[in-house]
Amino acid sequence: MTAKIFTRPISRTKLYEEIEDVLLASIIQGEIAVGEKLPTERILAQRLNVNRSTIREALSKLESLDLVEIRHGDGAYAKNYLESGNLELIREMIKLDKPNREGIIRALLEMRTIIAPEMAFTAAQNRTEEHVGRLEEVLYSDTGLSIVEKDIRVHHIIALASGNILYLVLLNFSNKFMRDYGYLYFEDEENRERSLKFHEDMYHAIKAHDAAESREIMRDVMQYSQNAVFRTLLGSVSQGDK
Amino acid sequence: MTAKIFTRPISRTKLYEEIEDVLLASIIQGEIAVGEKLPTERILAQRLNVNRSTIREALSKLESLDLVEIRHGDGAYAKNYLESGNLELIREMIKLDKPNREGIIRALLEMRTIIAPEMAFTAAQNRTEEHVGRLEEVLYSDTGLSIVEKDIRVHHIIALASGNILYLVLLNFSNKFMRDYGYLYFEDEENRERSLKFHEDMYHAIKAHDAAESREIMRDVMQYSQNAVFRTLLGSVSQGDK
DNA sequence: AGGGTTTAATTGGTCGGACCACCGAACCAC
DNA sequence: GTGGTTCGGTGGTCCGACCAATTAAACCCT
Repeated sequence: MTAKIFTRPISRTKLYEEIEDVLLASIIQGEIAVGEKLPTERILAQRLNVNRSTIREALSKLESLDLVEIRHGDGAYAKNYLESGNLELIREMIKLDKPNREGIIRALLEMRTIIAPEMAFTAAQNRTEEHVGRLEEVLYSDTGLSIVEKDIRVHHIIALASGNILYLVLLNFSNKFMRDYGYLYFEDEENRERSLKFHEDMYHAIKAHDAAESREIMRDVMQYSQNAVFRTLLGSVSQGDK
Repeated sequence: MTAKIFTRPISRTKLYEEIEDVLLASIIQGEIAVGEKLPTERILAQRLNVNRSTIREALSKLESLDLVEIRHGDGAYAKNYLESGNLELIREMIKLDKPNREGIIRALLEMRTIIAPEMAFTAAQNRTEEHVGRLEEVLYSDTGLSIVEKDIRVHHIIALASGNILYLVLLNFSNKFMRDYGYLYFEDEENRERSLKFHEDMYHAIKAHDAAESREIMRDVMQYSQNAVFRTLLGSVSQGDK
Protein backbone atom coordinates (compact mmCIF):
# COMPACT_ATOMS: atom_id res chain seq x y z
CA MET A 1 0.00 0.00 0.00
CA THR A 2 2.10 2.74 -1.34
CA ALA A 3 1.03 5.99 0.12
CA LYS A 4 0.11 8.59 -2.43
CA ILE A 5 3.27 10.28 -3.49
CA PHE A 6 2.82 13.95 -3.52
CA THR A 7 6.15 15.01 -4.95
CA ARG A 8 8.17 14.15 -7.99
CA PRO A 9 8.15 10.51 -9.07
CA ILE A 10 11.23 9.25 -7.28
CA SER A 11 14.45 11.05 -6.72
CA ARG A 12 17.12 8.68 -7.83
CA THR A 13 19.90 10.91 -6.64
CA LYS A 14 20.31 12.36 -3.22
CA LEU A 15 18.48 15.58 -2.72
CA TYR A 16 21.49 17.60 -1.67
CA GLU A 17 23.30 16.44 -4.78
CA GLU A 18 20.58 17.80 -6.99
CA ILE A 19 20.78 21.11 -5.21
CA GLU A 20 24.55 21.01 -5.45
CA ASP A 21 24.26 20.58 -9.20
CA VAL A 22 21.81 23.44 -9.53
CA LEU A 23 23.99 25.84 -7.59
CA LEU A 24 27.12 24.65 -9.32
CA ALA A 25 25.59 25.27 -12.71
CA SER A 26 24.40 28.70 -11.63
CA ILE A 27 27.89 29.71 -10.61
CA ILE A 28 29.78 28.22 -13.53
CA GLN A 29 27.40 29.69 -16.05
CA GLY A 30 27.71 33.07 -14.42
CA GLU A 31 24.13 33.44 -13.24
CA ILE A 32 25.72 34.02 -9.88
CA ALA A 33 28.63 36.36 -10.46
CA VAL A 34 32.05 35.82 -8.96
CA GLY A 35 32.22 37.43 -5.56
CA GLU A 36 28.48 37.70 -5.31
CA LYS A 37 26.81 36.59 -2.13
CA LEU A 38 24.53 33.60 -2.43
CA PRO A 39 21.09 33.67 -0.84
CA THR A 40 21.14 32.69 2.80
CA GLU A 41 20.66 29.08 3.79
CA ARG A 42 17.24 29.80 5.16
CA ILE A 43 16.12 31.53 2.00
CA LEU A 44 17.50 28.83 -0.24
CA ALA A 45 15.75 26.22 1.87
CA GLN A 46 12.48 28.05 1.57
CA ARG A 47 12.88 28.78 -2.11
CA LEU A 48 13.84 25.23 -3.08
CA ASN A 49 11.33 23.81 -0.65
CA VAL A 50 13.79 21.65 1.24
CA ASN A 51 15.17 21.65 4.72
CA ARG A 52 18.01 23.89 5.71
CA SER A 53 20.15 20.87 6.62
CA THR A 54 19.92 19.72 3.04
CA ILE A 55 20.99 23.12 1.78
CA ARG A 56 23.89 23.03 4.17
CA GLU A 57 25.06 19.67 2.86
CA ALA A 58 24.95 21.00 -0.69
CA LEU A 59 26.83 24.17 0.21
CA SER A 60 29.36 22.12 2.13
CA LYS A 61 30.10 20.11 -1.00
CA LEU A 62 30.49 23.26 -3.06
CA GLU A 63 32.89 24.55 -0.47
CA SER A 64 34.90 21.35 -0.82
CA LEU A 65 35.09 22.03 -4.54
CA ASP A 66 36.48 25.46 -3.69
CA LEU A 67 33.64 26.97 -5.64
CA VAL A 68 32.10 28.92 -2.78
CA GLU A 69 33.46 30.40 0.39
CA ILE A 70 31.28 30.20 3.49
CA ARG A 71 31.81 32.78 6.22
CA HIS A 72 30.28 32.29 9.61
CA GLY A 73 27.92 35.10 10.46
CA ASP A 74 28.14 36.55 6.98
CA GLY A 75 27.14 34.33 4.11
CA ALA A 76 28.33 32.23 1.18
CA TYR A 77 30.17 33.84 -1.69
CA ALA A 78 30.80 32.53 -5.19
CA LYS A 79 34.42 32.11 -6.16
CA ASN A 80 36.08 32.09 -9.55
CA TYR A 81 36.49 28.45 -10.46
CA LEU A 82 39.24 29.35 -12.90
CA GLU A 83 41.30 30.58 -9.98
CA SER A 84 40.44 28.19 -7.21
CA GLY A 85 38.64 25.19 -8.66
CA ASN A 86 40.14 21.81 -7.96
CA LEU A 87 40.26 18.50 -9.73
CA GLU A 88 37.00 17.28 -8.29
CA LEU A 89 35.31 20.29 -9.77
CA ILE A 90 36.41 19.14 -13.19
CA ARG A 91 34.58 15.89 -12.66
CA GLU A 92 31.45 17.69 -11.55
CA MET A 93 31.60 19.94 -14.58
CA ILE A 94 31.69 16.97 -16.87
CA LYS A 95 28.52 15.57 -15.38
CA LEU A 96 26.71 18.80 -16.17
CA ASP A 97 28.47 19.71 -19.36
CA LYS A 98 28.79 16.67 -21.54
CA PRO A 99 29.98 18.63 -24.59
CA ASN A 100 33.10 19.58 -22.71
CA ARG A 101 33.83 15.98 -21.86
CA GLU A 102 35.94 15.53 -24.95
CA GLY A 103 38.00 18.61 -24.26
CA ILE A 104 38.77 17.45 -20.77
CA ILE A 105 39.75 14.00 -21.94
CA ARG A 106 42.12 15.65 -24.39
CA ALA A 107 43.57 17.77 -21.61
CA LEU A 108 43.98 14.75 -19.42
CA LEU A 109 45.75 12.71 -22.06
CA GLU A 110 48.01 15.62 -22.87
CA MET A 111 49.04 15.96 -19.26
CA ARG A 112 49.57 12.24 -18.83
CA THR A 113 51.82 12.21 -21.83
CA ILE A 114 53.99 14.78 -20.18
CA ILE A 115 54.02 13.46 -16.64
CA ALA A 116 54.03 9.70 -16.98
CA PRO A 117 57.45 9.42 -18.65
CA GLU A 118 59.12 11.40 -15.89
CA MET A 119 57.24 9.37 -13.34
CA ALA A 120 58.59 6.19 -14.90
CA PHE A 121 62.07 7.65 -14.95
CA THR A 122 62.03 8.39 -11.24
CA ALA A 123 60.32 5.10 -10.48
CA ALA A 124 63.05 3.10 -12.16
CA GLN A 125 65.59 4.87 -10.00
CA ASN A 126 63.77 4.53 -6.69
CA ARG A 127 61.94 1.23 -7.02
CA THR A 128 62.47 -1.35 -4.32
CA GLU A 129 62.20 -5.10 -4.49
CA GLU A 130 58.68 -4.80 -3.16
CA HIS A 131 57.62 -2.79 -6.18
CA VAL A 132 59.09 -5.36 -8.51
CA GLY A 133 57.30 -8.10 -6.61
CA ARG A 134 53.99 -6.33 -6.86
CA LEU A 135 54.46 -5.81 -10.57
CA GLU A 136 55.14 -9.52 -11.02
CA GLU A 137 52.04 -10.29 -9.05
CA VAL A 138 49.87 -8.12 -11.25
CA LEU A 139 51.46 -9.33 -14.47
CA TYR A 140 51.66 -13.04 -13.81
CA SER A 141 49.48 -13.99 -10.85
CA ASP A 142 46.36 -11.85 -10.77
CA THR A 143 44.61 -13.58 -13.60
CA GLY A 144 41.13 -12.32 -12.85
CA LEU A 145 41.88 -8.71 -13.64
CA SER A 146 40.37 -6.95 -16.61
CA ILE A 147 42.82 -5.27 -18.93
CA VAL A 148 41.73 -1.88 -17.66
CA GLU A 149 42.27 -2.80 -14.03
CA LYS A 150 45.57 -4.42 -14.87
CA ASP A 151 46.76 -1.29 -16.62
CA ILE A 152 45.61 0.88 -13.75
CA ARG A 153 47.51 -1.22 -11.23
CA VAL A 154 50.69 -1.19 -13.22
CA HIS A 155 50.63 2.57 -13.37
CA HIS A 156 49.74 2.72 -9.72
CA ILE A 157 52.77 0.70 -8.72
CA ILE A 158 54.99 2.84 -10.90
CA ALA A 159 53.60 5.96 -9.26
CA LEU A 160 54.25 4.47 -5.84
CA ALA A 161 57.80 3.61 -6.84
CA SER A 162 58.41 7.14 -8.04
CA GLY A 163 57.97 8.34 -4.49
CA ASN A 164 56.14 11.45 -5.64
CA ILE A 165 52.74 11.45 -4.02
CA LEU A 166 51.44 14.04 -6.46
CA TYR A 167 52.02 11.70 -9.35
CA LEU A 168 49.96 9.21 -7.43
CA VAL A 169 47.11 11.60 -6.81
CA LEU A 170 47.08 12.75 -10.39
CA LEU A 171 46.98 9.17 -11.48
CA ASN A 172 44.06 8.50 -9.17
CA PHE A 173 42.19 11.26 -10.89
CA SER A 174 43.10 9.91 -14.28
CA ASN A 175 41.97 6.44 -13.28
CA LYS A 176 38.50 7.62 -12.44
CA PHE A 177 38.16 8.56 -16.08
CA MET A 178 39.90 5.45 -17.25
CA ARG A 179 37.29 3.30 -15.61
CA ASP A 180 34.57 5.22 -17.42
CA TYR A 181 36.14 5.81 -20.78
CA GLY A 182 38.94 3.25 -20.88
CA TYR A 183 36.95 1.25 -23.38
CA LEU A 184 37.69 3.96 -25.94
CA TYR A 185 41.17 2.51 -26.02
CA PHE A 186 40.90 -1.06 -24.88
CA GLU A 187 38.02 -2.10 -27.09
CA ASP A 188 40.58 -2.41 -29.85
CA GLU A 189 42.30 -5.79 -29.88
CA GLU A 190 45.58 -4.36 -31.13
CA ASN A 191 45.62 -1.85 -28.33
CA ARG A 192 45.05 -4.57 -25.77
CA GLU A 193 47.99 -6.55 -27.06
CA ARG A 194 50.12 -3.46 -27.18
CA SER A 195 49.22 -2.78 -23.60
CA LEU A 196 50.29 -6.21 -22.44
CA LYS A 197 53.60 -5.80 -24.20
CA PHE A 198 53.98 -2.41 -22.57
CA HIS A 199 53.51 -3.95 -19.14
CA GLU A 200 56.18 -6.51 -19.90
CA ASP A 201 58.70 -4.04 -21.23
CA MET A 202 58.11 -1.60 -18.43
CA TYR A 203 58.47 -4.32 -15.85
CA HIS A 204 61.85 -5.35 -17.16
CA ALA A 205 63.11 -1.80 -17.50
CA ILE A 206 62.10 -0.92 -13.97
CA LYS A 207 63.48 -4.14 -12.58
CA ALA A 208 66.78 -3.32 -14.31
CA HIS A 209 66.81 0.19 -12.81
CA ASP A 210 66.97 1.47 -16.37
CA ALA A 211 65.48 4.92 -15.90
CA ALA A 212 66.08 6.24 -19.41
CA GLU A 213 64.60 3.16 -21.00
CA SER A 214 61.58 3.31 -18.69
CA ARG A 215 60.96 6.87 -19.71
CA GLU A 216 61.21 6.02 -23.38
CA ILE A 217 58.80 3.12 -23.06
CA MET A 218 56.32 5.20 -21.18
CA ARG A 219 56.60 8.07 -23.60
CA ASP A 220 55.94 5.83 -26.57
CA VAL A 221 52.87 4.24 -25.08
CA MET A 222 51.47 7.54 -23.89
CA GLN A 223 51.86 9.19 -27.26
CA TYR A 224 50.43 6.23 -29.05
CA SER A 225 47.39 5.90 -26.79
CA GLN A 226 46.82 9.63 -26.84
CA ASN A 227 46.66 9.58 -30.62
CA ALA A 228 44.53 6.47 -30.63
CA VAL A 229 41.93 7.99 -28.35
CA PHE A 230 41.96 11.21 -30.33
CA ARG A 231 41.14 9.27 -33.45
CA THR A 232 38.36 7.46 -31.64
CA LEU A 233 36.93 10.72 -30.41
CA LEU A 234 37.04 12.20 -33.89
CA GLY A 235 35.25 9.17 -35.27
CA SER A 236 32.42 9.33 -32.77
CA VAL A 237 31.55 12.96 -32.97
CA SER A 238 27.87 12.54 -33.51
CA GLN A 239 27.61 9.44 -31.38
CA GLY A 240 25.47 9.72 -28.28
CA ASP A 241 26.31 8.02 -25.04
CA LYS A 242 24.24 6.51 -22.37
CA MET B 1 51.94 18.55 34.41
CA THR B 2 50.55 18.46 30.94
CA ALA B 3 47.29 17.34 32.38
CA LYS B 4 44.81 17.03 29.60
CA ILE B 5 42.04 19.48 30.05
CA PHE B 6 38.79 17.71 29.82
CA THR B 7 36.69 20.63 28.77
CA ARG B 8 38.43 22.51 26.05
CA PRO B 9 38.40 26.24 26.72
CA ILE B 10 37.23 27.44 23.37
CA SER B 11 36.97 25.60 20.12
CA ARG B 12 38.82 27.82 17.74
CA THR B 13 37.95 25.82 14.68
CA LYS B 14 34.60 24.58 13.62
CA LEU B 15 33.53 21.49 15.44
CA TYR B 16 33.01 19.36 12.38
CA GLU B 17 36.49 20.25 11.21
CA GLU B 18 37.99 18.94 14.41
CA ILE B 19 36.08 15.73 14.00
CA GLU B 20 37.11 15.57 10.37
CA ASP B 21 40.74 15.81 11.41
CA VAL B 22 40.37 13.12 14.03
CA LEU B 23 38.76 10.68 11.63
CA LEU B 24 41.18 11.57 8.87
CA ALA B 25 44.14 10.87 11.11
CA SER B 26 42.61 7.60 12.23
CA ILE B 27 42.27 6.42 8.67
CA ILE B 28 45.60 7.62 7.34
CA GLN B 29 47.48 6.20 10.28
CA GLY B 30 45.73 2.90 9.81
CA GLU B 31 43.83 2.81 13.08
CA ILE B 32 40.85 2.30 10.85
CA ALA B 33 41.86 -0.25 8.27
CA VAL B 34 41.15 0.13 4.58
CA GLY B 35 37.75 -1.31 3.78
CA GLU B 36 36.72 -1.32 7.39
CA LYS B 37 33.35 0.08 8.30
CA LEU B 38 33.38 3.17 10.44
CA PRO B 39 31.13 3.43 13.49
CA THR B 40 27.66 4.58 12.63
CA GLU B 41 26.82 8.24 12.67
CA ARG B 42 24.72 7.84 15.78
CA ILE B 43 27.47 6.02 17.63
CA LEU B 44 30.12 8.52 16.60
CA ALA B 45 27.85 11.33 17.71
CA GLN B 46 27.34 9.71 21.08
CA ARG B 47 30.99 8.79 21.51
CA LEU B 48 32.34 12.22 20.58
CA ASN B 49 29.53 13.92 22.44
CA VAL B 50 28.31 15.98 19.50
CA ASN B 51 25.21 16.08 17.41
CA ARG B 52 24.67 13.70 14.57
CA SER B 53 24.44 16.60 12.12
CA THR B 54 27.96 17.57 13.03
CA ILE B 55 29.21 14.05 12.44
CA ARG B 56 27.46 14.06 9.10
CA GLU B 57 29.19 17.26 8.05
CA ALA B 58 32.54 15.78 8.98
CA LEU B 59 31.86 12.54 7.12
CA SER B 60 30.64 14.51 4.14
CA LYS B 61 33.96 16.31 3.97
CA LEU B 62 35.87 13.05 4.20
CA GLU B 63 33.75 11.74 1.37
CA SER B 64 34.71 14.77 -0.69
CA LEU B 65 38.34 13.89 -0.05
CA ASP B 66 37.58 10.44 -1.40
CA LEU B 67 38.81 9.02 1.86
CA VAL B 68 35.56 7.31 2.86
CA GLU B 69 32.66 5.91 0.95
CA ILE B 70 29.21 6.42 2.40
CA ARG B 71 26.51 3.95 1.45
CA HIS B 72 22.91 4.73 2.14
CA GLY B 73 21.37 2.15 4.44
CA ASP B 74 24.71 0.51 5.06
CA GLY B 75 27.47 2.63 6.53
CA ALA B 76 30.70 4.48 5.89
CA TYR B 77 33.80 2.59 4.77
CA ALA B 78 37.41 3.68 4.83
CA LYS B 79 39.14 3.82 1.47
CA ASN B 80 42.80 3.55 0.57
CA TYR B 81 44.01 7.11 0.16
CA LEU B 82 46.88 5.87 -1.97
CA GLU B 83 44.38 4.67 -4.51
CA SER B 84 41.64 7.25 -4.39
CA GLY B 85 42.87 10.27 -2.49
CA ASN B 86 42.73 13.60 -4.28
CA LEU B 87 44.70 16.80 -4.19
CA GLU B 88 42.69 18.30 -1.36
CA LEU B 89 43.59 15.33 0.75
CA ILE B 90 47.23 16.21 0.34
CA ARG B 91 46.55 19.60 1.84
CA GLU B 92 44.71 18.07 4.74
CA MET B 93 47.54 15.66 5.36
CA ILE B 94 50.00 18.49 5.61
CA LYS B 95 47.98 20.16 8.31
CA LEU B 96 48.15 17.03 10.40
CA ASP B 97 51.55 15.79 9.39
CA LYS B 98 53.97 18.67 9.42
CA PRO B 99 57.06 16.48 8.99
CA ASN B 100 55.81 15.45 5.58
CA ARG B 101 55.38 19.03 4.53
CA GLU B 102 58.84 19.18 3.08
CA GLY B 103 58.39 16.02 1.08
CA ILE B 104 55.22 17.32 -0.45
CA ILE B 105 56.80 20.62 -1.35
CA ARG B 106 59.56 18.69 -3.07
CA ALA B 107 57.00 16.63 -4.96
CA LEU B 108 55.14 19.74 -5.96
CA LEU B 109 58.23 21.50 -7.25
CA GLU B 110 59.29 18.43 -9.13
CA MET B 111 55.95 18.22 -10.87
CA ARG B 112 55.86 21.90 -11.67
CA THR B 113 59.28 21.64 -13.25
CA ILE B 114 57.94 19.01 -15.58
CA ILE B 115 54.58 20.52 -16.41
CA ALA B 116 55.15 24.25 -16.54
CA PRO B 117 57.49 24.23 -19.56
CA GLU B 118 55.02 22.29 -21.66
CA MET B 119 52.27 24.56 -20.46
CA ALA B 120 54.27 27.57 -21.62
CA PHE B 121 54.94 25.88 -24.93
CA THR B 122 51.27 25.34 -25.63
CA ALA B 123 50.37 28.76 -24.28
CA ALA B 124 52.72 30.49 -26.72
CA GLN B 125 51.00 28.69 -29.55
CA ASN B 126 47.43 29.30 -28.48
CA ARG B 127 47.59 32.68 -26.80
CA THR B 128 45.23 35.37 -28.01
CA GLU B 129 45.58 39.13 -27.90
CA GLU B 130 43.55 39.13 -24.74
CA HIS B 131 46.15 37.05 -22.97
CA VAL B 132 48.88 39.39 -24.07
CA GLY B 133 46.85 42.31 -22.85
CA ARG B 134 46.29 40.76 -19.47
CA LEU B 135 49.99 40.01 -19.14
CA GLU B 136 50.79 43.64 -19.89
CA GLU B 137 48.29 44.72 -17.31
CA VAL B 138 49.85 42.58 -14.61
CA LEU B 139 53.40 43.51 -15.57
CA TYR B 140 53.01 47.24 -16.09
CA SER B 141 49.75 48.46 -14.64
CA ASP B 142 48.88 46.55 -11.50
CA THR B 143 51.39 48.24 -9.28
CA GLY B 144 49.90 47.24 -5.96
CA LEU B 145 50.59 43.56 -6.34
CA SER B 146 53.06 41.73 -4.15
CA ILE B 147 55.72 39.79 -5.96
CA VAL B 148 54.04 36.54 -4.97
CA GLU B 149 50.65 37.62 -6.33
CA LYS B 150 52.25 38.96 -9.46
CA ASP B 151 54.01 35.69 -10.09
CA ILE B 152 50.83 33.75 -9.46
CA ARG B 153 48.90 35.85 -11.93
CA VAL B 154 51.50 35.51 -14.64
CA HIS B 155 51.39 31.76 -14.35
CA HIS B 156 47.64 31.87 -14.23
CA ILE B 157 47.41 33.72 -17.50
CA ILE B 158 49.85 31.34 -19.11
CA ALA B 159 47.76 28.41 -17.93
CA LEU B 160 44.66 30.03 -19.35
CA ALA B 161 46.40 30.60 -22.66
CA SER B 162 47.49 26.98 -22.82
CA GLY B 163 43.85 26.01 -23.07
CA ASN B 164 44.40 22.97 -20.88
CA ILE B 165 42.12 23.28 -17.91
CA LEU B 166 44.06 20.65 -15.99
CA TYR B 167 47.16 22.79 -16.07
CA LEU B 168 45.02 25.51 -14.59
CA VAL B 169 43.68 23.35 -11.81
CA LEU B 170 47.09 22.01 -10.96
CA LEU B 171 48.37 25.54 -10.84
CA ASN B 172 45.56 26.52 -8.51
CA PHE B 173 46.67 23.80 -6.18
CA SER B 174 50.25 24.90 -6.44
CA ASN B 175 49.27 28.48 -5.73
CA LYS B 176 47.65 27.59 -2.45
CA PHE B 177 51.08 26.46 -1.30
CA MET B 178 52.79 29.39 -2.90
CA ARG B 179 50.78 31.79 -0.79
CA ASP B 180 51.87 29.93 2.33
CA TYR B 181 55.44 29.06 1.52
CA GLY B 182 56.27 31.44 -1.30
CA TYR B 183 58.45 33.42 1.04
CA LEU B 184 60.91 30.52 0.98
CA TYR B 185 61.80 31.75 -2.46
CA PHE B 186 60.87 35.39 -2.62
CA GLU B 187 62.50 36.49 0.60
CA ASP B 188 65.74 36.50 -1.35
CA GLU B 189 66.35 39.74 -3.18
CA GLU B 190 68.15 38.06 -6.07
CA ASN B 191 65.24 35.69 -6.57
CA ARG B 192 62.82 38.58 -6.69
CA GLU B 193 64.79 40.30 -9.40
CA ARG B 194 65.14 37.07 -11.28
CA SER B 195 61.43 36.63 -11.11
CA LEU B 196 60.74 40.04 -12.58
CA LYS B 197 63.11 39.32 -15.43
CA PHE B 198 61.37 36.02 -15.97
CA HIS B 199 58.02 37.77 -16.30
CA GLU B 200 59.48 40.10 -18.88
CA ASP B 201 61.13 37.41 -20.94
CA MET B 202 58.14 35.17 -20.82
CA TYR B 203 55.85 37.99 -21.86
CA HIS B 204 57.89 38.72 -24.94
CA ALA B 205 58.26 35.09 -25.92
CA ILE B 206 54.55 34.47 -25.63
CA LYS B 207 53.69 37.65 -27.43
CA ALA B 208 55.99 36.54 -30.25
CA HIS B 209 54.31 33.12 -30.40
CA ASP B 210 57.73 31.63 -29.74
CA ALA B 211 56.74 28.32 -28.20
CA ALA B 212 60.20 26.78 -28.00
CA GLU B 213 61.66 29.86 -26.37
CA SER B 214 58.78 30.04 -23.91
CA ARG B 215 59.41 26.48 -22.91
CA GLU B 216 63.10 27.11 -22.41
CA ILE B 217 62.50 30.18 -20.29
CA MET B 218 60.01 28.36 -18.15
CA ARG B 219 62.24 25.35 -17.77
CA ASP B 220 65.15 27.46 -16.62
CA VAL B 221 63.18 29.33 -14.02
CA MET B 222 61.51 26.19 -12.72
CA GLN B 223 64.76 24.35 -12.32
CA TYR B 224 66.42 27.30 -10.69
CA SER B 225 63.62 27.94 -8.23
CA GLN B 226 63.32 24.26 -7.46
CA ASN B 227 66.96 24.11 -6.52
CA ALA B 228 66.74 27.35 -4.60
CA VAL B 229 63.90 26.12 -2.44
CA PHE B 230 65.63 22.79 -1.92
CA ARG B 231 68.64 24.61 -0.55
CA THR B 232 66.43 26.68 1.70
CA LEU B 233 64.72 23.58 3.01
CA LEU B 234 68.04 21.91 3.70
CA GLY B 235 69.20 24.96 5.58
CA SER B 236 66.22 25.00 7.88
CA VAL B 237 66.16 21.37 8.84
CA SER B 238 66.30 21.83 12.57
CA GLN B 239 64.12 24.87 12.52
CA GLY B 240 60.94 24.23 14.40
CA ASP B 241 57.62 25.82 13.73
CA LYS B 242 54.49 25.89 15.71
C1' DA C 1 29.63 66.87 14.78
C1' DG C 2 33.11 63.11 15.06
C1' DG C 3 34.71 58.85 16.65
C1' DG C 4 34.59 54.97 19.47
C1' DT C 5 31.31 51.74 21.95
C1' DT C 6 27.13 49.15 22.66
C1' DT C 7 23.30 46.89 20.91
C1' DA C 8 20.34 44.49 17.79
C1' DA C 9 19.60 42.05 13.59
C1' DT C 10 21.35 38.77 10.45
C1' DT C 11 23.67 34.60 9.20
C1' DG C 12 26.18 30.39 9.56
C1' DG C 13 27.11 26.44 13.20
C1' DT C 14 25.30 23.07 16.53
C1' DC C 15 21.72 20.71 18.79
C1' DG C 16 17.88 17.17 19.76
C1' DG C 17 14.50 14.44 18.06
C1' DA C 18 11.50 12.59 14.53
C1' DC C 19 10.46 10.21 10.30
C1' DC C 20 11.69 8.46 5.53
C1' DA C 21 14.51 5.58 2.15
C1' DC C 22 17.52 2.00 1.66
C1' DC C 23 20.29 -2.17 2.63
C1' DG C 24 21.27 -6.67 4.39
C1' DA C 25 20.44 -10.64 6.96
C1' DA C 26 17.30 -13.78 8.85
C1' DC C 27 13.32 -16.01 7.83
C1' DC C 28 9.67 -18.21 5.28
C1' DA C 29 7.18 -20.38 1.68
C1' DC C 30 7.63 -22.98 -2.65
C1' DG D 1 18.26 -23.91 -3.53
C1' DT D 2 15.18 -19.95 -5.22
C1' DG D 3 12.57 -16.13 -4.58
C1' DG D 4 9.90 -13.20 -1.75
C1' DT D 5 8.99 -11.20 3.03
C1' DT D 6 9.96 -9.27 7.27
C1' DC D 7 12.58 -6.63 10.26
C1' DG D 8 16.33 -4.26 12.38
C1' DG D 9 19.86 -1.01 11.46
C1' DT D 10 21.88 2.80 8.79
C1' DG D 11 22.21 6.88 6.12
C1' DG D 12 19.07 10.88 4.20
C1' DT D 13 15.74 14.51 5.16
C1' DC D 14 12.90 17.18 7.99
C1' DC D 15 11.51 20.31 11.90
C1' DG D 16 12.31 23.77 15.29
C1' DA D 17 15.35 25.70 18.58
C1' DC D 18 19.45 27.86 20.33
C1' DC D 19 24.61 29.13 20.01
C1' DA D 20 28.31 31.93 17.82
C1' DA D 21 30.22 35.15 14.65
C1' DT D 22 29.61 39.13 11.77
C1' DT D 23 27.74 43.41 10.43
C1' DA D 24 25.73 47.66 10.82
C1' DA D 25 22.71 50.64 13.05
C1' DA D 26 21.97 53.02 17.37
C1' DC D 27 24.15 55.13 20.99
C1' DC D 28 27.16 57.79 23.96
C1' DC D 29 31.06 60.53 25.18
C1' DT D 30 33.94 64.21 24.22
